[in-house]
Amino acid sequence: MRLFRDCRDDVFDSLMQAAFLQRFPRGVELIRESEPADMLHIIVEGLVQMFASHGGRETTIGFVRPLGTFILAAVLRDQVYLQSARTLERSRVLMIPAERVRSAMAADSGFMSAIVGELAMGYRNTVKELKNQKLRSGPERLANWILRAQRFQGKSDRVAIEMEKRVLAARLGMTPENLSRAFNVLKAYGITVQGAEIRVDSRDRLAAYAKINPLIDDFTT
Amino acid sequence: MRLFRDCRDDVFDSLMQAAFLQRFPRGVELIRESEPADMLHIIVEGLVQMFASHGGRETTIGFVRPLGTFILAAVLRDQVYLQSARTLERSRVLMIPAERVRSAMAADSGFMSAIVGELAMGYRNTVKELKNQKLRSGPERLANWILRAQRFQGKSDRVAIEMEKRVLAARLGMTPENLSRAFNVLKAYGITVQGAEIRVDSRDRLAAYAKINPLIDDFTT
DNA sequence: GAAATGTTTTGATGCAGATCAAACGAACTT
DNA sequence: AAGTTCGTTTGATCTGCATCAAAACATTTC
Repeated sequence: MRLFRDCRDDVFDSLMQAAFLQRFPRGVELIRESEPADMLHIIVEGLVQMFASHGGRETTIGFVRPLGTFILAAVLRDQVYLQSARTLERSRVLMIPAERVRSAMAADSGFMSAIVGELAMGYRNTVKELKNQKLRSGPERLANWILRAQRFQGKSDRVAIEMEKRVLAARLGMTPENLSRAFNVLKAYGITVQGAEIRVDSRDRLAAYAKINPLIDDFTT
Repeated sequence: MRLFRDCRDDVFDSLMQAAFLQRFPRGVELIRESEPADMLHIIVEGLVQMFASHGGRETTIGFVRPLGTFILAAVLRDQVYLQSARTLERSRVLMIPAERVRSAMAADSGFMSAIVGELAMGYRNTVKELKNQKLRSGPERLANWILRAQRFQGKSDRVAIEMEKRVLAARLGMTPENLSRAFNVLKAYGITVQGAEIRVDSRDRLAAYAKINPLIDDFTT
């Protein structure tokens, strides 16, 4: 994976020696906000939801899929987590003790350089997500999600929803009820849903409504 | 400043040689989203607003005051800015060519280490701001802002609003109209406003309403 | 295959905050 | 000092989204 590509062999070995790979069923809380960041987690398989709570409310901050990591910033600062994480599917997770990550970074500037890249990218993705949330309506976010999923899955006019709709709703920052209504709004732009399958009649019509913006939608840049 | 504290002397000199310090009046756009990140900006004096636009709407992402920087992540990734910046006061800004920052980082691991710290901190602050926005109501955000300002300014029961209320409204993610109404809500908790001065009758009563949360409110950790 | 459990959809209602409009107030101009 | 400009406050209304409730579907369990 990218984070370790420029890692010196001995440093990599030291990290892996202290690391352990564990399987978790669906619905397990892997980390909890306010706890000290003792491990860097790397998702090898599955899907993890990052979220935060306050005063009885909860908000989804993002999702991590292979080979993403969490929470690098907390590990590097040797601070508490600001977010919690739970598995949404059966997952395999590689865990590296935080102290090892910090000493590996101090010992290997190739690794540190990769960390800078990973941090900067994660930071930028968070800013994009913030813009997505604050500058778009619910149906607009859904339209952009469909377009992205379509691009990702291939050019067919059928798009599969590869997660429960309640999870998709959380990802898009809305309730399941409003996701359902958002699909109804998009009917007017040639979208029909049948169970877990979306049909896109006209990509252009949907794209016009969605107002695609690379400064929000292009990930990993 | 912290970012350069562990910087090697020759690397620091090289950075400063290429840098230039410039004054700007209030209301100047320093950078614009979608443009290539050609400079790292360091605010030496004044106040800068970070914001983003899309489809005729605009949202404030944060503020930078001395000695804060922007936008490190874009400079390091050699990508376009995702945010725009404008001065809210007369400001002095130190600008360093992006290429120099990247090569300084490659040459000096002390500097790279400081960059990691700065990036991680900025990232965490953004997550905190996101939680502040999504998990609290407008009046709650205002209450927490008052408590923070009070702690920062000293323990008097008077708190000065050191910016226009329209700016404060943007910082709190609301319209000026709603800021005014939020102050009215807080009357019930012992808050009175007179022009740019806030009086806090009972810190405890306000704090109970505000539901202070270190995972949202403690900055720089 | 019937029951039980969980998910999605639909409908009705409520609320926080945005928007629009106008009044008010403070600071600056001449 | 009167007038202009700009920021703030107040009131009325609108809107998007959440919430609550219940029906419609799907999936799992026995």
